[in-house]
Amino acid sequence: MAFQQEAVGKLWEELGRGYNLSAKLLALLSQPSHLLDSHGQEMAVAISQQLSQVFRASLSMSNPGNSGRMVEGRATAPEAAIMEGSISQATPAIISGEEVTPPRIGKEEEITAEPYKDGYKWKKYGQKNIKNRKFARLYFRCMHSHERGCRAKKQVQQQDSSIGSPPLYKVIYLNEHTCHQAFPNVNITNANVPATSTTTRNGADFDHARRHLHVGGNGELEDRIMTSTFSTVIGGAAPAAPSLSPLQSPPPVEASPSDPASYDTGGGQSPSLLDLSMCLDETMMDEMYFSCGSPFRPVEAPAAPWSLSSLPPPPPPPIEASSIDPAAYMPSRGGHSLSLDAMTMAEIFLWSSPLFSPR
DNA sequence: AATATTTGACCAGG
DNA sequence: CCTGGTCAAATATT
Repeated sequence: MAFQQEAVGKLWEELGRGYNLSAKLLALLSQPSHLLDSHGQEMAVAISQQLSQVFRASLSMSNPGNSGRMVEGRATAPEAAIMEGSISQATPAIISGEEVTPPRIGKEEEITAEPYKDGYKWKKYGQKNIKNRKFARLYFRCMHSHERGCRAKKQVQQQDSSIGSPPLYKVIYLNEHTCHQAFPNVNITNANVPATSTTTRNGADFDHARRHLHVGGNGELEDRIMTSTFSTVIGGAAPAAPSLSPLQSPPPVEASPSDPASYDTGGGQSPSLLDLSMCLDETMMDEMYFSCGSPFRPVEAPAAPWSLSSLPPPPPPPIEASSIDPAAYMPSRGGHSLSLDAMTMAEIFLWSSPLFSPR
């Protein structure tokens, strides 16, 4: 059914957002502790909060009973497609307001720290100082507004309250994209940010923070996290869905990665989520992105130095309806240790689980 | 030179 | 008349 495919696509988009946030958080936490100043700590908290919302929204979407909650008439930007779940906490009034009033065609609002990373290319056409606002409002239209007649627009307004760090922006999407061209957004280091217009003259510069966070610089971080995210979903959180079928029949597990050490999983004793996903070769993953509409590429996770001891003990696995036993990938407190990637993603998943009610 | 961005002017709605 | 949204010439960048 088309609607179901759309829902699955939105779920993937939400997970993609989680991927980006995970990458940032991992990069931040991978810094030597003495480099993680209060700014960095605040940012980590903000990112983790967003990540929590992402997983909450993803879990909500993965529940068939919630599928009807997808907002219709929303902007179709990849990130905008999942905004309801993400923003419901931040701006309930906005959401509730739109639900009780006749929906304006293709209008959606979002509070985000990343107003420019939504998978579409935008052209800035104006900037206006708004009364009683410290920061100017920026006006963008779809890059294809002319040659394809796409009427999609967005406005970006830095929140006055976000003068501290990290800055937050209200993004208002107007009109649907009719160009139907999402651009692969492969790089958390700003692949498609519209040049200088993204760093306002007002000094709000999340890109700066992103540069600060960027570690390695070779994309491995993103790839690893994406791989782990995919695997987490496949292994535990995601119900069977038609468009996910390519993932549900991966090559045999015994066809393990040729060199496990090359993506250091911290020991690699038990089968990790990463091991599983590594069965998907690059070609398959490429096909997946485009068939599923995901703008994100898979990557590997770096060895990270942090301790998981401060995290709360995991609740029971929320879902077991999968050909892959999620319990096998849950953090093992007593016995053998789990690979870092699998543990990290499992922890993140479990962290958000109080928001999720097992069926 | 081509393309992208900036920014003051213009316009419409309230 | 004020405000927000858009236009388009000037300027900057590649």
